[in-house]
Amino acid sequence: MDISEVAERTGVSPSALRYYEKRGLITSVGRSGARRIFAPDVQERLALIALGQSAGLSLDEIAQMLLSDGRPRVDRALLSRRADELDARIHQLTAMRDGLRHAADCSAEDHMECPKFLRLLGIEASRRAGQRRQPRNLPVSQNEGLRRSLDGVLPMLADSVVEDVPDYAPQKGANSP
Amino acid sequence: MDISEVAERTGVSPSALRYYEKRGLITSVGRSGARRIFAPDVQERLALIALGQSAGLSLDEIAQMLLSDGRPRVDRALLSRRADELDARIHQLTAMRDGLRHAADCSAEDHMECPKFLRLLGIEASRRAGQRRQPRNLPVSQNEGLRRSLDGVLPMLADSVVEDVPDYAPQKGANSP
DNA sequence: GTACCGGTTGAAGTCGACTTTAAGTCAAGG
DNA sequence: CCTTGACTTAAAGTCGACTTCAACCGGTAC
Repeated sequence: MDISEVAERTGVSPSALRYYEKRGLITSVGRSGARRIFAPDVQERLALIALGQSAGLSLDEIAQMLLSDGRPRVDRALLSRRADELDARIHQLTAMRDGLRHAADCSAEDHMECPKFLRLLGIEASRRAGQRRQPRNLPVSQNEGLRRSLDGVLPMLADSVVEDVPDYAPQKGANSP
Repeated sequence: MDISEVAERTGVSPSALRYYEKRGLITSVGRSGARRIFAPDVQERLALIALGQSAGLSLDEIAQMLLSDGRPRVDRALLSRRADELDARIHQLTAMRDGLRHAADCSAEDHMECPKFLRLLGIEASRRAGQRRQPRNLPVSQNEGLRRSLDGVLPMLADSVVEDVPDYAPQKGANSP
């Protein structure tokens, strides 16, 4: 398989494939002239990579697990940590979702007059006040990026909002009946 | 209040404050020499900004809402859209969390032999195959960044995993009555 | 045999939200 | 009056995951 075939079959762009190869995430089995030839199992590897990415892992972290052999050498502790982080994030996002939903529906013309909204703000403001300033030159890794918007921003907010909110209700199509 | 006081009270770094001012998100009420003087209500504004950020809004989007006057001029449609996006993302993350949890605990030495894991991969691989390639020069905005790792990566995965998963179980306070 | 298409390379650019740096300003304290 | 140190500025750097660019190479169809 040449690069464009892999690209077509996996949805990963040629440039990304070259990038991955340079990063050591995938390997081409040879060349035809200057053109890379990939073995079919690169698809599985790419699926693994995509899976890791969607779990919030950086390419470096993924590379760690993919190292040496073809099969994933999973860092269970890391996965477990990530799962916990995801769990926390799910809580936060659930709170945010409900907060947004409320803000969108809230009758108050000016949200600054809505007690619920003010409570969100109040908690937020007091939380940030004087508290731990960010370490300033914290390297903000990619998956940090995935999580960062909430870190150190509403540490308490999620919890405190969660407690007075119906908790996760899928509501896919219609809104509250 | 000078810039460092605002920084201390809000946890927003001075450089970020200057950046926000340049972006038009906040205003200083005057100068003492060259030094900015901020009114106390800038704290409320910063809380609003932090709130928006944690909801996945970009500074530009936040600026839109903060425009002209001091009180939030909320774009309800936008908030509603964001809420829906968050809802979708919560689904995906829930699936990922359970997937990770499984991968971390799974007895199979090699995950490539675990049927559940293979199913994740299989779905992923077939999903990506030949499907819509990303528009290539899609601008990947910040909140795009918030969501991107899952977009176009496991569009189906989340749903298909979700169906055989207990659905979001808060495991904090009490669950659905 | 040669035009052409689709690959190749390294380097530079992109995105957002900041941080860092270098060079300068200035109010307050001794 | 002069030092100090916290502020000021514009410009450049950072982070990760790519994409885009410019210049080039070479198999294949004609």
